[in-house]
Amino acid sequence: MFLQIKLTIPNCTCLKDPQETKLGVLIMQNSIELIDEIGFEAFTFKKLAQKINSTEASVYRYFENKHQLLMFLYAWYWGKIEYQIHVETLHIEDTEEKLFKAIKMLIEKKNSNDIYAFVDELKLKRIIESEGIKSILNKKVDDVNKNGAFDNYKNLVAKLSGWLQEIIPNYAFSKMLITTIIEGAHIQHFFADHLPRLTDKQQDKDNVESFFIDFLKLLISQNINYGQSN
Amino acid sequence: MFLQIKLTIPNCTCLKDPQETKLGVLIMQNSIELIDEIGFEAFTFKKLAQKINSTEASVYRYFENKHQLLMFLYAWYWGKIEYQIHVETLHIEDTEEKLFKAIKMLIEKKNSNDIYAFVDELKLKRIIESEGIKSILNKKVDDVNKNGAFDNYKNLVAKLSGWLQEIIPNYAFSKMLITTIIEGAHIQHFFADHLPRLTDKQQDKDNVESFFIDFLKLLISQNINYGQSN
DNA sequence: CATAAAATGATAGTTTTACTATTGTATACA
DNA sequence: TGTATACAATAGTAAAACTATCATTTTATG
Repeated sequence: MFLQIKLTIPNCTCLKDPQETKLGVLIMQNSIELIDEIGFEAFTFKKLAQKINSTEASVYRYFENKHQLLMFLYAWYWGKIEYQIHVETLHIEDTEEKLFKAIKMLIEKKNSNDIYAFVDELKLKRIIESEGIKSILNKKVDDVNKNGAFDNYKNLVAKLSGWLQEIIPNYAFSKMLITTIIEGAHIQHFFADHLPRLTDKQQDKDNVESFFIDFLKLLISQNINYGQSN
Repeated sequence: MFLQIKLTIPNCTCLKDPQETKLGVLIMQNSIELIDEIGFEAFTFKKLAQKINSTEASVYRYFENKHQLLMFLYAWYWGKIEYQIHVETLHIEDTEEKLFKAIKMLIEKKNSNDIYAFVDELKLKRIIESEGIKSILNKKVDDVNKNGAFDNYKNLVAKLSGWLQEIIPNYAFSKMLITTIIEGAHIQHFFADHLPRLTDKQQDKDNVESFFIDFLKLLISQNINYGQSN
């Protein structure tokens, strides 16, 4: 209706797909704006409804509560970035090169090739970095997980760890490595902005990318050498 | 009063130090119990007060709100584990050995040498793993950080990254590596328990420790070799 | 042991959040 | 033209997140 490409979203992350309607798209756009501005804790459906000249009751037709909305944005983000990675690595032959391209896209703050201009991608990425993990870290995780809430994220991790397996077939921790890089990059970006003494921030440079790329290169070179010497 | 050793806690993480009084200790013990049981979102001062046969108003004399209580537990945990690491590495000469000992203590689920039996250390560790990061990831982080709320965590990171600097003097990312291991271990443990497809869980084995220890060993060997060959 | 100070309990109240229910109106679509 | 769907408007409830006051108990101290 409003999007070039509509993403598949686990249906337990919403009561009604907001991508389908005008109000739904307004909810998506403005919840991203508002959560980025005031933070998830201070965010309420009442404030959101006021922002878009609608009512609480209308928002509740799309989402059971704000936590479900966050899970939706989370799933939507991972669906989107997986698609972007798919497109931007299609032409690459070498698996290692594919993997590095994908990792860089995940770490960099702004994706260059944004196909979903109807939401502010920079703000969404900032939300995923600082609020995203809250959609997982709670007591209801097992219930929603059963219903597939995190499938988009899992698919991406499966794809990238599959590539890593191709590069280092005998490596036992490929999923841990991928999730450590993804989650680590989020936390390190947050630390760099707010708690620089917990990180190695340098001016005018995104150390986070250098750190994780170096990390991955070291691992690959070591394991390939190891494989050769056996 | 009740503790063998009283920990220094940033005073912005409480209104009155709960370590000093009987009720305060009850609040510490039972908030850990209750948060572990029902999760931080469902946790309220009313429920806590009922559990200890006290009143909401009394709890509010120690903490402004539940978020401040979480920050207190966070600071207390890092103070405690830094002390434990201090004690258990005192007798070790070799810096590399010290570092590995510390990392293992941070990653393992239950610390063997528990000097603070008055709180359930296993439950506290589980809270730090699954709720701890929420004390950082919010819009008030800059304010409380100015007042030293996270100093205990920072001190620990400074200590370990200092050791790493001794081992690999020219390594540029020592703090990032330490925080990546600490935060990574928390998330990986949570994933192993709830979202195993995001990790490389194996039965009857804590892969998380193997993963990070292997990685650290690789990094050190690589950099030492590199230093030698130059 | 007496007494002041501190800590806690008991009670009551306010504001905000997090919802639910109902009814009327506009829009789409068939 | 009728019918379903979507949304707005309004109202209401229960719980959460506090704040205030005053009585009572505990503790420190001289």
